[in-house]
This record gives sequence, C-alpha cells and structure tokens, in this order.
Amino acid sequence: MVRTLAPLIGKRMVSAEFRNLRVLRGGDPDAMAARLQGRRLLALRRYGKFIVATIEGGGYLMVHLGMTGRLLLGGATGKHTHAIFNFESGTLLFDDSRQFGCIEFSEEFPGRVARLGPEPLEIGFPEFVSALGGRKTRIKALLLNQKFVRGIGNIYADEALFRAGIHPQALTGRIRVARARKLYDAIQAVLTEAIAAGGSSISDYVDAQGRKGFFQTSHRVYQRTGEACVDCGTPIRRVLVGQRSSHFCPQCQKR
DNA sequence: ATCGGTACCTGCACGC
DNA sequence: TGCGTGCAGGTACCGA
Repeated sequence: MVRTLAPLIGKRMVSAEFRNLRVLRGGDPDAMAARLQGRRLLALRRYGKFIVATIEGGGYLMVHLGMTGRLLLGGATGKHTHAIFNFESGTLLFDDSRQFGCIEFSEEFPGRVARLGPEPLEIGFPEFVSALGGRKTRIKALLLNQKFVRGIGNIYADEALFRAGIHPQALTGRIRVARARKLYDAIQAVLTEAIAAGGSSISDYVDAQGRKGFFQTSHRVYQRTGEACVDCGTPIRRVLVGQRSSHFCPQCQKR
C-alpha cells in the first residue's frame, strides 16, 4: 500500500475534507484540515500496520486501515468514503466500510506508533527469542500482539505457524529454540512472499491503484477449514485463540 | 506489567 | 423474500 502511495511524496495538499468524524482521532476536523492545507507531504513510511506521513512545517498524519480500510489514488467517492485529501496531483480517498480504520493528525510523532514492537523483517533471531521468553500467553496471541513484533495479522500468524509446525494454542514459554528458529524463518518467508504477491485480497484489500493482491491463492490454512492439509491431507481445523479464528492442521501442528 | 474478554461497525453467506 | 445468526485482514479499553 505504501509503495503504491509513493507518487504523493513531495506533493502539496490543496485541501482536506472529513466526512465521517468517527474515524478521526485527536481533534477537530477543521483544525486538522487547516493544518494540512497547503503543506507538502515530505515522507511516507509504514510502521507495522500504521502508515505515517510527515507533513511540511511539522506534524504527522497517521492512517490505519483496520480490516476494510482503503487508500485510493483517484476514483469516485462512495458510501464509505470518510476522508478526501486533494493534492495538486490528484485525489486521495480514505474508504472504510467497517470504520475500524482511523486517521490522526499530531504535532509530535504518534505515541502509539512509537510504542510498537520491532519490524518482523528487521528483528534478529536473538532478539526474537528473548522477546519470546517470559511470556505466559499462547503463541498465536503473541504473534498478534503488536508490541511483540509489529505488522503480523491474523492471516500471516496462521500461515507462519503452519509453516513452523506450531499449534496456535501452544504456550509460548514451552517453545524450544530450534522451534523458535523455524517460526522466525517462517514469519520472514510468509511476509516476504505476501508482500511480493501484493498482499492478500480476501474481499476488500486493494492497493492505492485499486489492484488486488494474489497471496490469498497461496494460503495453506487461513480460511481453509475442512479442506485437506497441503502436506498431509488431514482436514484443516479452526479454533479460537483470544477470540480470533485460528486455522491449523492438527497433524502437522502439535502442541 | 500482562492477560483475556469485550466493544466498536458494516456486509455477506447461510439456514430456515 | 425476509429474518436471525455467525463470521470477517484490527485495535482500544476494561477489570482481574
């Protein structure tokens, strides 16, 4: 998503319009629009699932897509268009049917982004192992905890655990180093492949150009309940871990 | 400090 | 056709 938003870097925002205040965090929409108006977008970076734009003259514009959020360059507004950013080069729309996404402007770098864990593609294995230590939670819940590592969501947690042969309900503290190594490698492989495939488009995700990803065709367990495991043929099962669906092969992923 | 559960929304598929 | 139920790429907040 951030890569496809790159054409906005260096561009001036002519105006901003907020149609749905529910997705706005931290303040008055008019003040926010005034703060953005006439300023250039100096930089655009992703921190886990958070997108942060640096605004000329100070300030940060943070966007989170939640489950169904979209950032679209050009295109028509619709029922779920909550914000419109008019740049000199064209329009950027924020759409989100479920309204779990959010937009926040802050003068300082946003604290909740600063408090996230490390990037899973940047963390080293020793750091990863030590972060696993002393945890009492189930491994799936830990992978979804953005203060552990940032950016792993439900799809990639399930896919990484499958590749590592770890049961989603396995207790974190009982995972030995050799198995942790497999998990570390699996996370890196899954994320790298998924990014190369342009992400997973289940029903909503498209990039800023409106293009779908195709990693969903490579999912081995996610939303494949009842289908045969690609490695052993055993039917994939679904359990809840921390109220989130978790898909796994009961034969390949033992506790 | 860390945990599990819940709330926040809309849309869709499914069974009756 | 319509209605109720369950489910969906996430995070924040609460009490324990």
